[in-house]
Amino acid sequence: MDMEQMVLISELTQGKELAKKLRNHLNPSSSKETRDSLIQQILGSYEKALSMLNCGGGGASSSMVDELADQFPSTFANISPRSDNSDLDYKDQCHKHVNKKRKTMPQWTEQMKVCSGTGLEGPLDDGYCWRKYGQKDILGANFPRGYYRCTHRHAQGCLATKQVQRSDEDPSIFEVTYRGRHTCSQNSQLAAVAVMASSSVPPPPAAAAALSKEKRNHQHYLIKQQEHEDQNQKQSQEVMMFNFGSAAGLKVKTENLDNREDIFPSFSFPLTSIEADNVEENMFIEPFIENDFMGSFSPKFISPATSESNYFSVSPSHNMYNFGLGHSVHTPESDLTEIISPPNSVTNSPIGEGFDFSLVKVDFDPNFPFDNLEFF
DNA sequence: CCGATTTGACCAGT
DNA sequence: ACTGGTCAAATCGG
Repeated sequence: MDMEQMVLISELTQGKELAKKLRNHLNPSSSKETRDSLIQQILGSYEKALSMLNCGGGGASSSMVDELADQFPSTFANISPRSDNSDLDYKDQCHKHVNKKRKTMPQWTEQMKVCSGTGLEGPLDDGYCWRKYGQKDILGANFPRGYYRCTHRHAQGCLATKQVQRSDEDPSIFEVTYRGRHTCSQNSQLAAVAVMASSSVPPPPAAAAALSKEKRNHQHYLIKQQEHEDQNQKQSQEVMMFNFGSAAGLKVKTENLDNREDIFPSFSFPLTSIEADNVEENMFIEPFIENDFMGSFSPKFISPATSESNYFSVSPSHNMYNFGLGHSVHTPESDLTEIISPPNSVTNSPIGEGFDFSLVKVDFDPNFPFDNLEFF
């Protein structure tokens, strides 16, 4: 099998699996948003496959091959042209490749204002699991810069990274620069929320509250990805303000939006209620978002009034994997940088396994136990 | 024991 | 040579 076929098959199979998921969401209890999201993913996969067939006599572009090789290095190890170069050791190859990718990766910056002492200094996270891989003193900056990559980098080849830089002027502000898109199946966490929303049994309040925050930030993250997809916003600089009450704000500006090649995941969660212009009264918007998403949940589960101090300090993994257990975890942090990206341990939770599979990975593993994935 | 973090070393770009 | 970004061994911690 050559590279082109591999790329094509991965896209087509992903489309197929997404269609399966969609089929499981055809029942009335599934939210329209979930179905729309799946449809969008399916269309994205097939569009990508079709565009490959149309480009240059049907060959996969090198960038696409590179992208997949990045996502599934083990799969491509034997066929990548890079593996022929015996002069370069593994590290060299990685570095060269990383640098090449770096230029084409999407990038945007968010400024997160975190006020301590209000009980809201928890992680203003984006719903993804990050792992710190470095810290560096930056010239002219009073605070070191933290480097984070997606926890699923190795497991699923997700290339998303972020950098967290504490502001000199206002130490309560953290500038978070995201690079690359998430290709990992953490996306399916949102589907899990949707499934939960469609359930007849509401989650315990703590879990609902935790999910509320999680989903909101994840949704915000996806807004930024959606912006990248929108070529009309090329070269634009915009600012969004999220005010979590009066305690914390999240300012977002996008940069470097001219990456045509950046194919954001076809996945895109419906952003029905959020508009960049009217999120200032987030205290009031949040329940609307929540209702949009959580469907039949009572507002008491999601009202900011019910927020405990741990509302903002629950790590995503705990949110997502433990909601069924009816408890949340408070993780007091002293280092604000850590608060932005708390340690995550996406381990062997039974629910986690259900969520944690990669569609394409499954494609290359015929023995994957699909029967256990009735979640979808 | 295993996964996450820390931190000095290494590398590429300028 | 300097700087920012990443690697990877050592360490931490649940």
